[in-house]
Amino acid sequence: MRLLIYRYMAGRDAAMALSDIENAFTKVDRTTLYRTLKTFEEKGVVHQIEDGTGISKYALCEPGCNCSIEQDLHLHFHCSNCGETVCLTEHKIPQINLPEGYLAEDVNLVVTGLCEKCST
Amino acid sequence: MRLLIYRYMAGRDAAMALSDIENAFTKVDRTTLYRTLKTFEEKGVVHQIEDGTGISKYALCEPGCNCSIEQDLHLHFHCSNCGETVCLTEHKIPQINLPEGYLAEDVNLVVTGLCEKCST
DNA sequence: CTTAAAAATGCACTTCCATTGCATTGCTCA
DNA sequence: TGAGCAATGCAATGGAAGTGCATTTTTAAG
Ligand SMILES: [Mn+2]
Ligand SMILES: [Mn+2]
Ligand SMILES: [Zn+2]
Ligand SMILES: [Zn+2]
Repeated sequence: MRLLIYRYMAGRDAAMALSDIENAFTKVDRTTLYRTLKTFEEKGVVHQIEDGTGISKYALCEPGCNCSIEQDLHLHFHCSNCGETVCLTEHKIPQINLPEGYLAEDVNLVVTGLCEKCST
Repeated sequence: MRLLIYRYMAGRDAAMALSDIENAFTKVDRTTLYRTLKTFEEKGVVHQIEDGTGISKYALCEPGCNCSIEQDLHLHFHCSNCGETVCLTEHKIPQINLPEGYLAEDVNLVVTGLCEKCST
């Protein structure tokens, strides 16, 4: 099952909600997907994305990504038209300077707008 | 009621969830708070913050803020220890460059870590 | 002042997604 | 081969957001 889920995710280029995967595999239970994604995340296979919709999305990590150890540095784009959320892995989050006393552990940057498919 | 809610929010320096305000006013219904915050947001009195916890937070807008018209430019900090989310209104979100074809409408930048109270 | 319309509030209900307990099934390896 | 562990499925729970409708309160016209 994990292999099937992994292959499905590898074939998609946008981030997926749990329900997306659920619809692609009518025969598997939500719970299995939920726990599989949790395992994947712990093992650094996928990373969870909070795009502001309130629905967690998941995407495979790039080869060489070590987001299970340190922070995930690339930004995410959420299209307000088609609803898709994509990883812009080439676009790293710039250095943020914080006020005195603040200690950064993780940075999450989400740009909302129109994606390449919807902007024309 | 709106005045009471406004004053309560003005007295706090961290962003608040709906349940936070609910606990501060035991005599008011959740729905009233919900709709009040919605009205405040539409009128540009408060702005909603998605800090990645999945729970919407609200904070008063600064004088001169026009986030009801255009995007809210400052970043937000979420403390992983005390759970508080604060506006860093002096820290503007840097310019983000996107791939060809992408059109930005809004940017949300949340830094997670330890706040000034929790980092010592 | 009286009264009708509009706005605000409260209650109950729904929906949606995340999460967990527990029983069952499947797999691995001694 | 069988015991132990991992994976799966089912059912239930919980939390938060959102909505329909009745009631109360406010506003403003006459
Ligand atoms: Mn990503
Ligand atoms: Mn803010
Ligand atoms: Zn799109
Ligand atoms: Zn803190």
